[in-house]
Amino acid sequence: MGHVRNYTMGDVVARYKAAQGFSVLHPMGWDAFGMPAENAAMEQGGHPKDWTYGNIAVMRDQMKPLGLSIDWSREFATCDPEYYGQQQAMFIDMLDAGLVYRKNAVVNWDPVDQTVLANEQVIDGKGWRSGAEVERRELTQWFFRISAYSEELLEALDGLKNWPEKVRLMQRNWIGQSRGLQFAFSTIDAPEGFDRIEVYTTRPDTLLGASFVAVSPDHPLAKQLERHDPEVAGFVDACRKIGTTEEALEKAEKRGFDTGIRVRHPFDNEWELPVYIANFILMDYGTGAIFGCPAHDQRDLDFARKYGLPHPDVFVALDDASPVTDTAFVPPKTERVHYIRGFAGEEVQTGAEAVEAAIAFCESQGVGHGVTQYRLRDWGLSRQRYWGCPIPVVHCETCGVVPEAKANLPIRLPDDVSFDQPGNPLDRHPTWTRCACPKCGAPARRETDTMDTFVDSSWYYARFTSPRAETPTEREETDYWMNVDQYIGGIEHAILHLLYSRFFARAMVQTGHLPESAKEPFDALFTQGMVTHEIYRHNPADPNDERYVSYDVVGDIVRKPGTEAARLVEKFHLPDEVVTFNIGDERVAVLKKLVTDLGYSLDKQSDLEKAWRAAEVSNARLRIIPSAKMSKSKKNVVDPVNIIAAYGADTARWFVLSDSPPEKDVEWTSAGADATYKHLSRVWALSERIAEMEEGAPSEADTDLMRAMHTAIADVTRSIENFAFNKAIAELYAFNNTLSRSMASGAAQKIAMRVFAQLMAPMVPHLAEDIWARQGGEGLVAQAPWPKADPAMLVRDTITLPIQINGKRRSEIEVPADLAKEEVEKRALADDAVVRALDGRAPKKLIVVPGRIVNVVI
RNA sequence: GCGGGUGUGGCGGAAUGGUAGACGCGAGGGUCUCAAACACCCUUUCCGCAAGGAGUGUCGGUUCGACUCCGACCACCCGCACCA
Repeated sequence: MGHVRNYTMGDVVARYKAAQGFSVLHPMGWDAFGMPAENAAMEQGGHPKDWTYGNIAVMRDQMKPLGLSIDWSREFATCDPEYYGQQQAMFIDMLDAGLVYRKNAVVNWDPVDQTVLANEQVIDGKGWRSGAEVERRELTQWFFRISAYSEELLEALDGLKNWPEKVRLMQRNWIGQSRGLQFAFSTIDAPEGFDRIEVYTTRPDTLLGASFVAVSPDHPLAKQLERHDPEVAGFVDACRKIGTTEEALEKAEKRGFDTGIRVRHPFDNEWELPVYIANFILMDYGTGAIFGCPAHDQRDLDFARKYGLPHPDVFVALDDASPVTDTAFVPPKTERVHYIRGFAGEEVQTGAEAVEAAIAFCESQGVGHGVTQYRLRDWGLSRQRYWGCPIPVVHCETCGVVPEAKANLPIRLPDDVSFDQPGNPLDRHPTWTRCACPKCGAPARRETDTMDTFVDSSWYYARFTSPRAETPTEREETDYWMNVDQYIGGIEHAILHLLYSRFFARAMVQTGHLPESAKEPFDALFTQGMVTHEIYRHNPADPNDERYVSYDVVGDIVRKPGTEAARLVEKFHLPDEVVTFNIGDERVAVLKKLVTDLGYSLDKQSDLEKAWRAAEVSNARLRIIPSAKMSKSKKNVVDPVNIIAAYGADTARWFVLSDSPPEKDVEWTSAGADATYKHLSRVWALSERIAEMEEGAPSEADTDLMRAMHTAIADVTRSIENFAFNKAIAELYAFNNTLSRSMASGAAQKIAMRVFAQLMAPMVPHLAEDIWARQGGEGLVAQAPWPKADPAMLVRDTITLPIQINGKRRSEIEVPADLAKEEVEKRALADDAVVRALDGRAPKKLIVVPGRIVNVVI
């Protein structure tokens, strides 16, 4: 249903723009690589390819009846070799251009299944299938050098005028530009090769408030110490169990390990600071080492208090010089503060000024240098999985890592793979991995990593402009069509997908696959809300929650849990499989099958209550998890086919557009489709009635109807322009009400009905087409030019002016629209309610906003 | 934890700083009908018989006037780099 909503919105825009005379490219493709296909293969057997193309066929069949104005001749799936082969060609070009490289990076490693896990496959630090404690493991992986574009991606955000401000802000924060000082502490008693520790700080002005130095558990120093000191090894090991996500690190309890190593303060040789290994320091950011200034950073303060370290104040508020105790003093950098341990700049200055002064001072003293850092990390694209685009390189013993010859592309995924054992089937494939080195011809081994699916979705828009080309793109076509004028996607893509696409477009420009003008691929962005639904979870593995235990469900079979099933941590059920009802005040959910197996009806509350009394039903109760984004993995998805089959495409389209604003989430409930269907039936009945009317004689009612019609044109047009489809529909309802009650002549009503059909055509194209034909419209409504509102018809002669007394609406007066302000004041003061409230006194103030409102202040 | 957002009747929601609740759903009442369905008409934020009063998550502020702007808080949602 999420897709139905998304595509219907896009279709409204496509049809509306086409009616305005634009040539519209409205394509369809399938982002088809990824884990779900492999999971299905593992769970149900079969091949990811068959599962994927099968699902595409089903979805295409679901979408076709919706009447979307899609150019199906351009359709493709990202798992088509014709698509991913071109992606491989671009990868090679980007490798040549220095935009791709290899380095070590950590992954989640499941020691039992001997496989790499995605973050979502790690639940509470354990592998989702094996239940084994997940380890962090370093692998050599492929990276896109997105960080080379950090500054460019940041600065270009300002030009994206038609993007939501919140998305630009999120990307800005994600790229995370910061200005700071990088310098080295000299060490005491450190292992060889570590006589200096480089740190990066955004607050060099707090250098005299330093109380410790901390390095990441992945810092070379930590790794060196780990080798010889079992205590360090123990601590570092524990840190590595936390997980790889930033969220996990940030939420974990802040812990440190005193290495015994000391460093000298750069300004004072006698001043020594302890060096800790701390679990909250990221190796990927800055230098992987920091100095802590507890007085002005809450995290540092918590750490200092925990380990009994001092927390000297560096600056205090202008009006409050009390020292820091439990709460760090962290004012905005723009606030002026009083420096009591300053060393550069004025005694009273803003944080930002102090930072610049500190950098200048440190540079003059030869202590480090000012640097601009970015939080944005390079894009790791390696996946140790089968169902993705193979990375087109080979490993040759003599030549090293060599890109494939373009003539050998596409490097196709082998079909003869099995998923009966964990791990990457490519890795253990007997023949596929064998190949010849493209450089020296000697036997070599094919790269078995595949690409992150974000790569697939980072350039498909460009491919749509020439989907069958022998090169990734064709210049003539990209010149004509690019950029994407309107991109519609969920807010969940605000950062990763949209940032990667922006990078990829630039990389394509750099490698000659897109014109310079297309480096920002999406001119306008609309973030539509998600379609949500509650989630039904069976939880046989939770021994503490007996309400949900007792029965295990595998496919259609319901049975007592066995040892085999106990390995399944969670199992979700489709809303279609589940019935919910009330027992007392509590809402419960069980599988429909359990109820019907007992011979009870799903529609009768009394039957459901009877079924509930049976232990095998109430014991197999499902947990209801509050609404969340519809997702296959949580199975909280609704099949649109049923709606279309019962009511037709127009009802489905109208329904997903009405009520909820497009940018907001909408909770899917099946109630309401019926009401939509009734409404559309009434519209058709109205059209029939009008079609049979005599032309009649013009009357004053004709003018009223024409006014209403032009108002409707103006309102609906504006609403569609603003993506306010729910408002456009509300305005269509209002016009429907006016028209159905109008006493205007048949001739006028026929004109109004034809315009009505045009206005509703983007939303309900099929009904609109029928009405258009019935009312004698020429050709297809889909090809009729969009109606224009006559401004003269929108002007009102008299207006109703609300009268407020002390800001509260108390009365209203009817006045000519162009009445002079003085006259409005006079009439307002003569109004009964005003006279009563004034009670003979003069008003303190009288505000008249012409055409808007009158406010009498008493 | 950090970054971003949202919060309005029974429900979905509407409102360039200017009549809070458009439009729809649901509910109630009525007309039509032997009856029902359909259709049509009326009512429907809360308190109050009414006059009137209160009201947009909570508390405070700016303003003649605040759902809208500012500050603090609460709740929920999205993202956090291997879900896509």
